[in-house]
Amino acid sequence: MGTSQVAKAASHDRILDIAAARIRRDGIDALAVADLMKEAGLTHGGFYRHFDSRDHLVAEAAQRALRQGSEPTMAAGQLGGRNALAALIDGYLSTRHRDHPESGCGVAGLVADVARADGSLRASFTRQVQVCFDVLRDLIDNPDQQAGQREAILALSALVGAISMSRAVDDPALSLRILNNAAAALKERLPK
Amino acid sequence: MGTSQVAKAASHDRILDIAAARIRRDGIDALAVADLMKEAGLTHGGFYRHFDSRDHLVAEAAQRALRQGSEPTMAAGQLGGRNALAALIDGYLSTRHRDHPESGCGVAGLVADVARADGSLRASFTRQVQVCFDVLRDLIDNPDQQAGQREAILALSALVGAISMSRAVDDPALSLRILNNAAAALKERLPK
DNA sequence: CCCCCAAGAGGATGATCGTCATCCATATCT
DNA sequence: AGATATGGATGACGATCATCCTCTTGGGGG
Repeated sequence: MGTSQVAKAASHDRILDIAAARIRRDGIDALAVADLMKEAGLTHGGFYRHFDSRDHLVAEAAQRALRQGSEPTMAAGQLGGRNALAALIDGYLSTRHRDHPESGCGVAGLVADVARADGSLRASFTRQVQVCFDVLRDLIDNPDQQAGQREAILALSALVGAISMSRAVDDPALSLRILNNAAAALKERLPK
Repeated sequence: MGTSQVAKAASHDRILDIAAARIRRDGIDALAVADLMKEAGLTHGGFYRHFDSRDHLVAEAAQRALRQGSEPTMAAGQLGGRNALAALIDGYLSTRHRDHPESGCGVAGLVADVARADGSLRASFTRQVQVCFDVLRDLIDNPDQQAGQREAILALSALVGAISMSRAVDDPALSLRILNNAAAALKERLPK
């Protein structure tokens, strides 16, 4: 097989992308090195040419998952305005997001695993949560600083809690009701 | 090392209690049979006298965790009234609850694992979520049925999301801010 | 009072997984 | 073109874990 530096960089990137998707969908513990490499079209042997250890990979993959998963949010933040916030809520609490955790919000997908982890993982996660709060506070745009922060924290909490429960629940109707009602309740307080 | 039926029932109960605590704290995957039995004062050998398989134990332990974790909520539901709801929110979003997931809300502790599971686990979880919604709706006591359900769903989503994030975040100050602001924002809308 | 059965002990087994040493093939440099 | 560095392949090793099996022991029914 080829050994050019561009090929290696491509492999490295492919491995990270797949890992970032899988830890969001199946959890960090479920990520097996051999499986990951197979999905990347490689065998398990070459893994340690790319990463010092599984833990190092997980740390990098989690960072990527958090960044990738926040892209739609950041885009909404760039736009600004009430419509942007409503669109953000609807997109976040959509069936498409619910059914595709592998490409979805990393905060929601990783929060449980991060709570049991330590080190750089927690640090990356914390930074991402802060960013989310800031974006939401800007979008909510409440003149009262304190109230704005309260609303931003409530909003992110509700978003994360609602999509998590909608993914766990067995009854499709209930799952939908969670998404739609949480979105409606959140948007209700916006016009203020 | 008696073998009386009462001794067996006591062992069975002890195993289940420990398992219910550990799956909330460390996640379902982290539960190792040998470890569990050792903490129960037994060896791994006798495990299969009590449960058909690890999966069967997990199903029972999750049910117990969900029931145990909802006891404070149910108690608040029995009381009723606005004060009960405020007390429920404050208790749920307290540092004590945050720091003791092993005895805390099973919905928050298991939601990520349940989303990746299937079968009876999901069913138990779904039933518990329904119960929580009903209790919250009664406590919120909004004459408008629709609005009451919206509020209940938003409240549980925010509770679960906030405590999950407060457990995952690295910065103690931010963790506290999440708990306090989410609680304040939720209570703010009550007097209505 | 004694025998039988089940609870529990503890070792064995097979599967999975992270990690590593070694070998091969190829791209790049001289 | 030949030498060399390195990405990737292969297989092995050690640890962990769920599950099964055998043996011991004590309790309860006859």
